[in-house]
Amino acid sequence: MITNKNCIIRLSRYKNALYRLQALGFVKVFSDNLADAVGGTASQVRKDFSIFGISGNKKGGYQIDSLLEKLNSILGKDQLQKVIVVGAGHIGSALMRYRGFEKEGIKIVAGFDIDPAKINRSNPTPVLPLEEIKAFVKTNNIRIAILAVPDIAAQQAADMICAAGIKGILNFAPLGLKGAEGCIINNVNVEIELENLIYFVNVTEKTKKA
Amino acid sequence: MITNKNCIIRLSRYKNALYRLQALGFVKVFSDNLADAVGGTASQVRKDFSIFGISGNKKGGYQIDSLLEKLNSILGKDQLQKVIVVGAGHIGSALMRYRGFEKEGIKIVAGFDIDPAKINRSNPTPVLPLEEIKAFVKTNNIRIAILAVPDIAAQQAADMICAAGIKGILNFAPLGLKGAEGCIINNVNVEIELENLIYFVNVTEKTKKA
DNA sequence: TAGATTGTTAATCGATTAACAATC
DNA sequence: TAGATTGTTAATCGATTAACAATC
Repeated sequence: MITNKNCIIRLSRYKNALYRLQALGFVKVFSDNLADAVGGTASQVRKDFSIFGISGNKKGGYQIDSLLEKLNSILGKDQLQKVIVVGAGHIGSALMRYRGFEKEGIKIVAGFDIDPAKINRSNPTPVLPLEEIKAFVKTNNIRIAILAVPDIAAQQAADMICAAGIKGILNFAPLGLKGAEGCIINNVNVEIELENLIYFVNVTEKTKKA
Repeated sequence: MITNKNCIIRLSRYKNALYRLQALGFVKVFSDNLADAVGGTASQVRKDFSIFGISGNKKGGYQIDSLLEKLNSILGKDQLQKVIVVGAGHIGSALMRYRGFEKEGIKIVAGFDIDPAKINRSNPTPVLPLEEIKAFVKTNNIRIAILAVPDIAAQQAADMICAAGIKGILNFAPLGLKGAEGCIINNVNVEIELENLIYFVNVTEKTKKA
């Protein structure tokens, strides 16, 4: 199935919006409700659903609970996702301590660092030496890693992670990484996002003055 | 000028790649060098440049230093960008302690929190009470804020930040925020990025089996 | 039934890529 | 000069939006 990244991101947003609607007591939604909730169009909501064979009821909209089941299944949220963090610096530690992932079925099971001072096996989320990563990934069947090391170490760390058998990396280091064969890399670049925001703020100010 | 977000993100990547090339001793680049460095096409590099009136030398490529000057000017990097962080929890604190922004001309000048226990005026980056934000933004002429508060508080905090005169918000809270008039919001949603990665890893595994 | 909403097809829109004349 | 590279236009590609028949 050919799907683009934006489409899958919209599915995540639909899911999150549906949980909020459900919490408010709603049982069904129409495509235009959902479009409003995520800032899209009704056409696009129905189109996205039709790509994945999700159907509602003509005139009746969509049942929220069954819709959530289908979205969760598509997004792989019907099973707990175990994730490791590589790099136990400020960002890595913050992610390990962040409790919000658990309600999303994502559990950070361990951190890894090259610095012996950062190792801590008795933490709620243990921090282990980098050289144990391959064994850990294998025995615990981990597929996803979050990479949060300094930029200078990022490509090397990524190579090591790929070699350890990880299938997907969420990269926080501020440079685009090349993924090894069979490993997908998703770059989250805070500096570039900030630059982007600054650019559009500047443009808006300039056009306002003009 | 009509520009899309991806195009501006590419400009940031070109800039970063050019610094790396410069550090390696290069003085000029061709469009296909730069394309390789960022994982794009030579056509797109030249197209992006032509949108902003950046021209090189037929047969001679582009001078790296003058190219960097132009890109930096477009991206607003010819002046220091002062940024505040709202929410001094794990993520907010990690961002305040992160030193990588400075070499990019981005300086986090203060944090703000509603929790009195988090206040610390003598920090290298002081953490101030939320109620001081409006005065601080005004006297220091701040335009950009990073929002790193729990989801439940995010929309309210965003409204307050907008009211304080901030023009752009980089939002780390895991839900899409509605920006007030005259305030741009750029959402960075780590959970959704993780979900996205998981989806594509799953799809790849399934198609490999099939 | 009349009105409203889905599901899908066709039209539109915009971004990326290819092609190539200009030219160094 | 011959070869290589830019700058820009045209072609392609893909995603979004609009339209509307089906139907509850």
